[in-house]
Amino acid sequence: MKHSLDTYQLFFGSLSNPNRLQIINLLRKGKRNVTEICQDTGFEQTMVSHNLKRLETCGMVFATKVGKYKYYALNKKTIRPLMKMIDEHMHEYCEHVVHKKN
Amino acid sequence: MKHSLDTYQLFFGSLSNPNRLQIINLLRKGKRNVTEICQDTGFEQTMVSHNLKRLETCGMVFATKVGKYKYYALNKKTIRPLMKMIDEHMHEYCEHVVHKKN
DNA sequence: ATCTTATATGATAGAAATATCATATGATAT
DNA sequence: ATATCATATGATATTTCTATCATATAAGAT
Repeated sequence: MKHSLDTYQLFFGSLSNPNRLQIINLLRKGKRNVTEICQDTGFEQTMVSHNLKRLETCGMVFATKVGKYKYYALNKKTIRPLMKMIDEHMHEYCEHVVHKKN
Repeated sequence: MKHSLDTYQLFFGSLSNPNRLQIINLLRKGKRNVTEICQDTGFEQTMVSHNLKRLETCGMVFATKVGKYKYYALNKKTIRPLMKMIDEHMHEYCEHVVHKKN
């Protein structure tokens, strides 16, 4: 581990929230602005903005402003192979697991 | 994403706790039983057991019982490349980040 | 200039995760 | 057989995270 525990905690914590995961999953289909993300997910605007900010902080999404719209794109370079790795891990070790809330 | 949001949440949530991260980091050096983990980290026994259970549920560590001792080993096949990937990501995108609690 | 639309920010109540406490189980030693 | 050591489990107070609310900023549109 090259970085501080805090940094790993921030990174993994960003991926341990179902709403953020849904946003990530949506952005795999392509760029979206905040309003579009709200429409596609059914989430509230402020919640989406808060969560996008956290994802951006972690370098998981990139933002580009176009007029009054702000488009968010997934960092595919990281997220794609990460998810692939996790999926393979789960297939091998977690297929049986049922997630009870903590 | 091939699995349920709940499963990803469980997986990433397991890695977003500083005590579990420290345990993982310790186990990179080799197998340890619970008492040894407590000694090496300074953590309480019950807390360590609870956290080891969660890591085991996620397939991040494997346990083998030897008499009254239970040895925990890291799932290096997953954790090593995972951490390598995250370290590279952080080096590229998060070098500036300072983690304020939430 | 003012209104509307798009997005962001700060504060906080409520929800969820965590460490700790009390106790249980299981293994070995005496 | 019982005392001790190693580990696990269940309950809960406390800490931490989250969604929501109220409001701000900024860009078009009228």
